[in-house]
Amino acid sequence: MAAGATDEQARNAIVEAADELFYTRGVNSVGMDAVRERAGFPLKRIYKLFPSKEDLVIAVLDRRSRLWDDGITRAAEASGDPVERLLAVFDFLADWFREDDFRGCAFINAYGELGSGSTRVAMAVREQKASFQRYVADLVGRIGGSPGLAAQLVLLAEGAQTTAAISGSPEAAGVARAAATTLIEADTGAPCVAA
Amino acid sequence: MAAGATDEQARNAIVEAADELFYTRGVNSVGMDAVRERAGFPLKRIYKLFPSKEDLVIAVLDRRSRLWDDGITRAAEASGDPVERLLAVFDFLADWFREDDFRGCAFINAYGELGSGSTRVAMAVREQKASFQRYVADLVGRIGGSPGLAAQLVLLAEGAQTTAAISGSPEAAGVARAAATTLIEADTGAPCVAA
DNA sequence: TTGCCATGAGAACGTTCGTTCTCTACTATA
DNA sequence: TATAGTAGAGAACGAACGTTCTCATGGCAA
Repeated sequence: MAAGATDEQARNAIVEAADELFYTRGVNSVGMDAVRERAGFPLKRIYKLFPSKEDLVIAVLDRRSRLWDDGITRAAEASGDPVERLLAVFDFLADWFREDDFRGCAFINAYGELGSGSTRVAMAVREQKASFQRYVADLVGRIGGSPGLAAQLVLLAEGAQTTAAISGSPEAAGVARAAATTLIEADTGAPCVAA
Repeated sequence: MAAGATDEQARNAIVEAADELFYTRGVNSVGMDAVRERAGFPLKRIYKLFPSKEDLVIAVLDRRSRLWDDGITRAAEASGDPVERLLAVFDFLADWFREDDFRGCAFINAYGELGSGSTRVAMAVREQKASFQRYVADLVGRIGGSPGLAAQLVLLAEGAQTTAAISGSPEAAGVARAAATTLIEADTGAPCVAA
């Protein structure tokens, strides 16, 4: 993998390796040497592509952002019904929570660990959360819901992530989905499709 | 403060100093020397009372747990109406979010940063969250709500904490309270008292 | 007073970290 | 073939960490 790899290949491999390590053990607990070992590229190459550890963290968060957007978009596209598309967010969470290495929202974790010391990390996390809020607000708008409903659904999704992480159980996704159904019905006045 | 203080006084001062530092900058970013400087006790004294940094972190979390329980109980006692007592959780959050140094839930932050490397920290965080769930479930039981409602309200509270921390705005508390009102009405069938 | 244990202030230890440097090997152009 | 530039492997650096040790000071029992 290491020898003869293009810069783009090396970039991807390094970011993916760092992501796995950072997400599993926390950023501060992972040395650059561990990243080097897992990625299979020498430190020199890593530092040429990412001048500092902070740059690598930002790249990891950017990758997570894209994966999140892709995953949630794909889950939404599975259904044609607008309300189901909105609720698909919680089905996506349910699948995620069941993964063996699920350890909560990487952005929330990064913010708690590094947000106070790194403006760039704080901004990246804020932007990801704002992007998710815009996504939900858009879906809510399509079903004629109020802006307040979108904010409420976002809280449920965020709470489900931390609760699932700490409790170690995926059931928070179902709880959030049920609450979302109630809130949507109350806001739009129309009963949701029977599951 | 340092000279001639009893062990209990020293304990409290050290835990309080560590709490402020850990909460503001993250645990790993704060050296024991910073705790010593802020608390005003020599390292020797600190290490006699807390044999390791992990012990100090646990003590900080225990203190936070007590403060949380006290604060939320006091907020609930301000009203006699059972539903208002339940909603008081979100008023308590609103006050907290408006504090200058609010930086999210210390337990969630600690779990993200240390949970994977310290079983004791992970257990302390889990216990605090379980305790909060029992508290909410108890209040929900008093108004004749279903157990599922309690779980839903907890998600709102958790989501509000992370959202308020990351967005830097306290408005998540109001959003969560509004959602909670809707969920309570839907679950119990009785309209909440007009605010 | 004399000896003794606890205390305070801070130096010191060993480790780990992020980052840089050294040295060898190779590839590619003339 | 000769040579310049780059890549790889890993040592090395300075700083910071958690933790322990040194040593001077001071109260207290005999």
